Amino acid sequence: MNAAPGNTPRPDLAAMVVPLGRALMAAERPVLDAHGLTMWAYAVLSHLDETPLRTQAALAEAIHADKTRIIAVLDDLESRELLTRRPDPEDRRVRLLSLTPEGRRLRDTVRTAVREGEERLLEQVPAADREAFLRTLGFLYEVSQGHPGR
Amino acid sequence: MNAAPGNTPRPDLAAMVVPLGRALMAAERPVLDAHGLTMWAYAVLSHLDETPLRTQAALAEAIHADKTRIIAVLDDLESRELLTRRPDPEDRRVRLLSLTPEGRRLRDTVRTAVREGEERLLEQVPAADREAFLRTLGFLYEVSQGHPGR
DNA sequence: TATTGTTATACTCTATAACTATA
DNA sequence: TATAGTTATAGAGTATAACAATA
Repeated sequence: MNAAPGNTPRPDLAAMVVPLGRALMAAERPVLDAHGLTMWAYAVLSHLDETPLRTQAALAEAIHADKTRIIAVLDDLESRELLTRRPDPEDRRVRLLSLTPEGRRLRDTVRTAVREGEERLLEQVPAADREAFLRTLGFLYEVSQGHPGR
Repeated sequence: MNAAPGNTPRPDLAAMVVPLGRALMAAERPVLDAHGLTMWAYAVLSHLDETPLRTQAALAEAIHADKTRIIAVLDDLESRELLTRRPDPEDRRVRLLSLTPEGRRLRDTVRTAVREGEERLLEQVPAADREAFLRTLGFLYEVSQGHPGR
């Protein structure tokens, strides 16, 4: 149970991170379901608000999804008037995406609820550890996704 | 970028943890492939070594898998003589599982390689943060899996 | 010819239900 | 009848390839 290299001081990283991720997603699900959103729909709403994107492919890449996979998501969100999708006049192959006011409102509602659940979990962690954890998690996330801010 | 509640101090936890988990699994894959192991096969080898289990159902639960899903895995590992699976004489419905010496050896080899990869990643994190991160990750993992040691 | 968005298809992973053999 | 293990089936999620529109 020590930290000597080559020993067994802990379960494999992936063996903890992957199940934790599954559990976090499962905890979010009721919130998302209550608003008729899939995880990917929520990811789209979240990301669109922060960084307006010009193409669907860029959006897909930003949320680490396949470009073919978000199409049904966009269809749904558009039909519910949570976002608009119009051809770019300057290049009519491109679809300009933007959140509607209702889309932004929904996003805020859901995000707040999601964050509340996460805070309840993190509350159980000592404050000092919490900060280091979030900082390191953010760092490892960036590095693992191709460290854009290397 | 502060910690005021309700603000946007960070991406959602799940939005970082899930992709990080995917990346960690992807990083492990070459190691596992090199030894002809799936992720579940590795999980089985890892867990069997630590805690000898009397039933397949208990093993499945321990690694958070479906009991029907590990059967093909056990078939494969047994045919490769990495583990043995014999009926319990006292209750012939039950299969007693145990790692063979080769199974244990393979598990050690793979685990060492996996850990090396993880260490290379963790090396980039300041030592103080690293410890807090691993401690907190372990804690959150336990809690999220039904906090057996609550 | 190359690119954006779209559709269709196939493949993997996972969950559910039905079956057998023991008890 | 209940339980351990097994098999078969169906469903969700994902990736690949082919297609239409525009450049």
